[in-house]
Amino acid sequence: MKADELAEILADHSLFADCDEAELADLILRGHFVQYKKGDELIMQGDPGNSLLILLSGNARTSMIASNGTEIVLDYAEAGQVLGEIALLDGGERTASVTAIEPTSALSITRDALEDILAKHKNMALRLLKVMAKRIRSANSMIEGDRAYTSGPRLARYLLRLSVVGAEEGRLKLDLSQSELGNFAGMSREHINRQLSAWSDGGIVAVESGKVRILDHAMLSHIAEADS
Amino acid sequence: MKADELAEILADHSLFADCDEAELADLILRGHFVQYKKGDELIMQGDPGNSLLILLSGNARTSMIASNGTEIVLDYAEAGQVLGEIALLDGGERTASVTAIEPTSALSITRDALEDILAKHKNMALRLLKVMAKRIRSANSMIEGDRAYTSGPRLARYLLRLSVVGAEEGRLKLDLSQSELGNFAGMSREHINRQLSAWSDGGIVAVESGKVRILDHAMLSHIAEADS
DNA sequence: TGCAGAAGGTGATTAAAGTCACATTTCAGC
DNA sequence: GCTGAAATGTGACTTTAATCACCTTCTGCA
Repeated sequence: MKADELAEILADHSLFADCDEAELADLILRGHFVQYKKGDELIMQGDPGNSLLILLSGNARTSMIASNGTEIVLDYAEAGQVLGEIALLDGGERTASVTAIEPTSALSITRDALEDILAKHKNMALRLLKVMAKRIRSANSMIEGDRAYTSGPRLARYLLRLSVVGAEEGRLKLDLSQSELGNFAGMSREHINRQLSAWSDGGIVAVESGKVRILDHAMLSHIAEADS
Repeated sequence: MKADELAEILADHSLFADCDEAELADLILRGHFVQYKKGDELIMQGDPGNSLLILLSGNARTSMIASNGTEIVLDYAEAGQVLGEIALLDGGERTASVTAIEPTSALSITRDALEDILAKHKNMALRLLKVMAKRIRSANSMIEGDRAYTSGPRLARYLLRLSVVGAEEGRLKLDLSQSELGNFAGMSREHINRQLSAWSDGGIVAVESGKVRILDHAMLSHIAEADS
């Protein structure tokens, strides 16, 4: 892989978008290219965490299994995103698993490599700090949603989170099954179904062949802000 | 303030415990000593975040108000803890407020100062990364608790989290009112009261003059692991 | 093209916890 | 010690969403 290819991949939304030539070159030099097919686990909960991944293509789901078996989807990651920093940095176990939901490739960076890169390029540390700040914000917003809102507004929030910004026809970034949506928004499959049906009747979303499409973005945002 | 005083304060559990002389000296030189009385806000939700705090003494509550008014207590901080890194690092607004729950002092470090310190001492960046990794783990475990457990096990977890390790008589680190415990564990004051009464009858905790004491630590841990 | 298994749809029931209302206790400050 | 405010205790009721049970509809693929 060449530096400009990597640069192009990271160019979009990634916090690594502003890496300079030398940084990119080192990432490539010290990183290890890995490929996964749909369903593969990029990271497994409970494992020791000795490397970090930068997603290059594909999509992956970050989820954890609580000790009572409940599956909790924490996030979906796309190209440019960093995964697995936590365990790498604090030396603990992997808190969550990351599973490819389509063919996926990534750059894997070991602890030693990362330490070298951090030592050599001081902007990398700042970038990583920002990645983590973002993750904490996202976790806090998840907690806020779980604690303060009932299922309706909560589902609305998660749908909005999955919605593409320059939304072509309100299509979502990912076509999730209703069970998966449930694991993401923290509600039962049945309840998701009922909520979606209700919104579908109200013209807020369309559910066609399993795929959800947001019709009335403004209304959904309004629901997401609702007092309950 | 002298470097060895700071060193002593940070010695205990802080991730800054292993700072060397030069690092401590710079923290003191570039930091600004601040004092708060009970009830003061060290950090206010919604403000721009241009500094970070290292708690030197006292205790503080990190909480956020959701857009519908619900108060969510995210954590309690004690000496040695870092507060307010997120907004400082990503340049966004303060996600949460931090309120002194007793007279409290801290070292305040501006963005410029932090950047200088990070540039000068590379270990500081790693330390900060670890602080944040820890925070993400804690947020994830909060999400896990909220999603996967019913109120009983959840309250048990929060009580355990508040319990002192070398527990003298099972006393908690902080004496929280039942409403505060509710805001922390995500349940209503009334429900906290009922749960505590039930456990008190069962000899698991003692509730004496408002203060909770853990009598049967093992049992409480067992409840915290329960399937529901 | 037919079949198995996954995904979606829907009613009835149940369980968990919030809310409301009010009594009682505790406690800090005068 | 008195007093008002805050904190606690408790019963009755309501709400929300999970669970259960079952049926229907897709969809991939042999």
